Amino acid sequence: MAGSEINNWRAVEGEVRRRIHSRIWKPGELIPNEADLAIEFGCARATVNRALRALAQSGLLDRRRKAGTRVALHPVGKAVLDIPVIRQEIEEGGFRYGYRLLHRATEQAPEGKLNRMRISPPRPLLHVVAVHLADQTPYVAEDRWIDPTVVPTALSAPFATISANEWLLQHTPYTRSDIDFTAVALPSEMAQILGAEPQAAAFLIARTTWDSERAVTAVDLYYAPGYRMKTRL
Amino acid sequence: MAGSEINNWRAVEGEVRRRIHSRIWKPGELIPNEADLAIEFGCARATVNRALRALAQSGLLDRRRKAGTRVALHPVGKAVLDIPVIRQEIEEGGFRYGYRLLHRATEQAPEGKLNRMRISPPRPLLHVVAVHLADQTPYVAEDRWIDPTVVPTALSAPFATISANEWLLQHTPYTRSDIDFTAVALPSEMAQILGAEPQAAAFLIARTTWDSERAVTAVDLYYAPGYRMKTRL
DNA sequence: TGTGTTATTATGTCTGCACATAAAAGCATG
DNA sequence: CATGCTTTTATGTGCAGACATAATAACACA
Repeated sequence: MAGSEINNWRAVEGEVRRRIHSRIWKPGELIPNEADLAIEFGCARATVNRALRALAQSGLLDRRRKAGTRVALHPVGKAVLDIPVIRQEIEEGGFRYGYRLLHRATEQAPEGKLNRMRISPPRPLLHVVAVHLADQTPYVAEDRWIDPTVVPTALSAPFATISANEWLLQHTPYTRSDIDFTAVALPSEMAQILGAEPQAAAFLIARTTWDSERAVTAVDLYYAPGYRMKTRL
Repeated sequence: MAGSEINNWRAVEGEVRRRIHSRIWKPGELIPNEADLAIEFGCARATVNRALRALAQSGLLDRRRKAGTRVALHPVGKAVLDIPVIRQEIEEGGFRYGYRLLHRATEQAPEGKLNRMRISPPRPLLHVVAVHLADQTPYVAEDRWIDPTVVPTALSAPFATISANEWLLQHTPYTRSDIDFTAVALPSEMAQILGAEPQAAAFLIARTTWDSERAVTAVDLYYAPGYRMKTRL
């Protein structure tokens, strides 16, 4: 019995996982409270708490004060997803990363973008179009609008060699962002950049980045057809 | 000074966020160690630890033993993503959830699926095709293969009223799964189910679920064109 | 019977302390 | 000068005990 003691939170997590897995505790069912589990496992309540909290975060348990802890009804819930940081993604795939700036101008943004960035009296924005390459072949096309009133220094930034993405990461304060994942038919302009068929189904990540209440930038990332974003949970 | 004390981990988290945001601590830079921060904030080191751990998990900090804690170079990294649980997703959108079974038979699976499920001597699998409705309109088409040797009871389960998804959640042990997100041109069969144009760009979630080393089921979820999966970070 | 108040209870969090462990930096040795 | 051991240090984790908070359950009263 000595070797099988459960006195660290990972062991507790494992044991709880096992009981859920083996249906000793069934979905929707209430599990014993922290104090009892602590006694059973022979460890401190804080340790049990740590484990249960981790399990709740990964979506396997539902916890509510006073109501207790129960096995989640929908075990498939949350996943920690690595939002692709393009350069990394390409280099991790074993390819040489390349970047090419295709367009850069201050111009009137289409209404859709203005709405997305909640800019109400329309004003000209910095428009950057570029392509990221994996070993010379187009990987993702980037269509970005930047509000120069929020990031004035962007106007003097040369996006020729460094991607706007990386420049912004280094030169703007930390921000929140909204991300949408969709499938779209490739607009002909983007198709041309990617060397793909127009209207082909493309994976699109649309990200809008906020500094408090003001939109810093809105990007559309059109991935070359065939792209898959992978996770496990 | 009394009202602004930082004595709970959320306050610590907030303060650290603020300092990163306002570039007091710049990307890549080392921040003070836990003990010092604890003294500065007037709280226990465990409290600082809790906050920094949370920030590290959300990708804002990089921590390594002995090396210390530094502001992440690529603040845009990880997001906790809610993997859509279809029924919930529909009901949360304010629609009435509906489900219709379209096909259900034990048959030979195409090679692609067998590979995905790592089934080497081909054997017949249970094939279920269904559609999930939001207020009568097709929301997502489900194309699922189940290995009856792993879940024998599935053969006697009537998937007429309850979706295979929910049935499996309730009747299989807890499992891991691989999830891929892609854009595809709608196969004509799925297009018909969804009442959409064939070849239209559709968001596809492909999930393979494992019980240890054996594939329980492989699903393809074809979302009706226009679908957006949203997150923020 | 319905409703508002109170008690109970399970989780949430803080404190202060201790020891474990990984990794960097320094030191010694060949 | 390279290599391997030792020290130092920052994070990781453990414990016991206490109080906070939210939400259910029980109760009393109109």
